[in-house]
Amino acid sequence: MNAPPLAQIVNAWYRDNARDLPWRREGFPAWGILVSEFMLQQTPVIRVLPRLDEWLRRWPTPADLAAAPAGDAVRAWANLGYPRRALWLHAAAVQITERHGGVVPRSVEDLLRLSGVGDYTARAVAAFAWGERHPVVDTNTRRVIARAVKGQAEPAPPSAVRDLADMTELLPDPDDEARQFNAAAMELGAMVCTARSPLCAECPIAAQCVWRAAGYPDYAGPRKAVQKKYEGSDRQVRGLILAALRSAHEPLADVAVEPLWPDAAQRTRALEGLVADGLAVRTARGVTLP
DNA sequence: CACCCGTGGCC
DNA sequence: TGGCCAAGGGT
Repeated sequence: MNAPPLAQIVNAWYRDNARDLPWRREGFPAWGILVSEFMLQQTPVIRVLPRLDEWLRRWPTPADLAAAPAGDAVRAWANLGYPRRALWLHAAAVQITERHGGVVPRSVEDLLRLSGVGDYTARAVAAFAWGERHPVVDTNTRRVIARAVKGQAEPAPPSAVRDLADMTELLPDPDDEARQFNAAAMELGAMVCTARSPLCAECPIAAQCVWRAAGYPDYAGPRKAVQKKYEGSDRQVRGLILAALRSAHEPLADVAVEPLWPDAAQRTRALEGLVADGLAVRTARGVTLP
């Protein structure tokens, strides 16, 4: 007797084990899905939850956010990290208001034209907010496919074409099952088939897992680029300056920026970078959020 | 394509 | 302690 297809097993597991996350609840608005996807780009779920709730209370529609200064978005972003995402989300809200009558677009094509929306986010919104049939592939899904299907400890570096083709092959025929599998594969990767210490004893597809069957061979493909040290980096200095700007309620004079970092050249470089990115603005009285 | 972009928690 | 990781995207 053949085992059920992978997707069917994972979906059954998902129905019993999925976390109750706000963006999975019935009736959660497309705008809320979009905001959550922005916030979840490289930021853990647990840190997103409170910020998402605040954000949607304050700006319940794209038009509400579009009407606010971009700096308000950057301040509300708080410590989620990568504050350019706040700027992009604000820009996307303006674009949605101007180009789409205030309604989050439904097609991947239109979604991809929004600031800060790439291959993952466009498909996630189309699939999860609008129920469109698309492969949705994030880092969790790529890891699950690498292990369970390809027998590799880690996925190769992301490749949109290959990743989407891999996932398309796994999607079950019924649209609702396909949609659920997109979420279920991500959930499995996030909760069971984790990067560091996968919980194979709890995995619903352990029996089908090619990596497990092969004896958990080490990853042999190209290594991930080593990320540069954060301590002492420009990113750290930008973060310090931006934190000061977020908490300040009037423009920051140069003398207020100086104590944030000892190296003047690096301080200047970081500040110029923030200005160039639109995260900071120079005024006669000092530097502020946009 | 390589590199850049925050922040915090974990082992 | 420090490297790694987290629902990526832009340039």
